[in-house]
Amino acid sequence: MSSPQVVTRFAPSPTGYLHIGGARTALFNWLYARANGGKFLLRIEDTDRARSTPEATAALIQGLEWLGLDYDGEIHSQFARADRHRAVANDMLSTGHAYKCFSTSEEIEAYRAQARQDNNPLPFQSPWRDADVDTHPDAPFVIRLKSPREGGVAIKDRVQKKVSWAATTFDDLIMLRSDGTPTYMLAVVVDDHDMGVTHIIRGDDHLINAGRQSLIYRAMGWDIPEFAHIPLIHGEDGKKLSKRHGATGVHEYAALGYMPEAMRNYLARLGWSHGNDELFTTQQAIEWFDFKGMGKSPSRLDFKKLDNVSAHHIKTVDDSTLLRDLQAYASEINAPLSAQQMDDLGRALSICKEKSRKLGDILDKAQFILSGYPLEIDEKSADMLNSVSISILSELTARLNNVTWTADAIFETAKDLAADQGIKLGAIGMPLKAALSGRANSPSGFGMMEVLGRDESLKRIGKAVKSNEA
RNA sequence: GCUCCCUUCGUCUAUCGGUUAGGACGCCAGGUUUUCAACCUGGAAAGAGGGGUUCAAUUCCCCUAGGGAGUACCA
Repeated sequence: MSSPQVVTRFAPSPTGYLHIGGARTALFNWLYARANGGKFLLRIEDTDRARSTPEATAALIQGLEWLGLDYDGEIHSQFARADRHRAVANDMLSTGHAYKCFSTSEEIEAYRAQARQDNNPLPFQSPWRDADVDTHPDAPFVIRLKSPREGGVAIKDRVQKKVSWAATTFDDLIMLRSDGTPTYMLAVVVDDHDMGVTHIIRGDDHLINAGRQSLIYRAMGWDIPEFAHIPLIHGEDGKKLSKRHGATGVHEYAALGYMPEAMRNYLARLGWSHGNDELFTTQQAIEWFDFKGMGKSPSRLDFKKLDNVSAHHIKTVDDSTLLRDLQAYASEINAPLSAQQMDDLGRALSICKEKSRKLGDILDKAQFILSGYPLEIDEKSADMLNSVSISILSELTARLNNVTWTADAIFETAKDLAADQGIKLGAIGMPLKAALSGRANSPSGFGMMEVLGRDESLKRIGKAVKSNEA
């Protein structure tokens, strides 16, 4: 027998940017779908009209795009499906699985206040649950699900295993509000069912919702999908991730200079593992992903580790991808690169990506070729260019006359010079870097010379020599 | 308060009852280097506590403590 095609979905509500936790949830859904040749759907949970905005929807889509998580098919709007949700609620009304409740918010609040006082753990019990329709007043009502009042409710979860609650834990959840709009609880179930979602992978803050929602599935006689509730991400102090922990939105990570590839690696490894593998490609993540490797406890964000993962991907990713990411990053931080600069960057890439952790580090190192001439000499570099080092540079220049212009050859020349004069190589390398880039943070001087070419290199060294003599 | 979930080095984690409890990041020391956030070598660093079950528990069960989540006509 052939098992049905895997369908996962990411269903954020458009009330802000794409949160890093949401991004990870999306990543796992995406990974699972891609691993099983299934579909990864995107649904916007925009039933809360007051809080949903088109800007937020755009930000969500942008965030996913940046992370490289492509969804299949159209974007589904939950709000647009309200008629269908209403129809399902009315269906349940007619089959006796739901009922009209005329209790007002005040009455419900009064019940809850009393229950608190009496230490009564029972949720609101509507007096209308078994009322005769003839007694129904002509007043606003909500439609509630007739939840079981005895026994237990259990769900199977691929991560949390079997979880159960006493039936009395659940109230008769509202499916249709008094203004006739469907609630989230109803809408997710109907949408997930209609969209053919087979695996619901989401944050474990929804765990109890799975119990509630299973009641609706059962009332409708629908198959209950596989659940996988994954633990949430916390800040470095173990508390719920919030603004004070620093970056919480994926766009902030983009602005910080992390590559999507690195983020996917780091996020996947957070709370999930494949043996001792730490550094892997997205392709490997797809091949390895399973629910077995999923932990059950919340994990904390660790920027030091992220940096390390980032450095690794900068080192290993192919140049065309790196260049593309660099270009996107430069635009992100409002310093877009011109075609000429992209070209220069491409030539300098191999020497600039060394020892770089983030995209910004690469751009920093590339300033020697990106920011043009004349150079701005920083303090450290100015100190480096004293009369002693200047004379060394003059000597080096003289020896370079008949040398093939490659980093290696120049390096050899410098080594010979150092040996002849009995000085350390650093005594040449450091002032060389200063003269060529004007900055302390630059690539190897010999590498820069190769990239810059003979004329430009000699011009810069000459300028440094001259200004020191003056 | 009530319900559910969780608990291995500082952090992310491996371990399918028997291990000198492994790896990675970070940290410390030394080395190396155009003296760097690179690289190399070495080091410190963990089973929350208490009961069981078992020949044997980090691993299974219970209790306690701590942490998290939920408790809306939000999603």
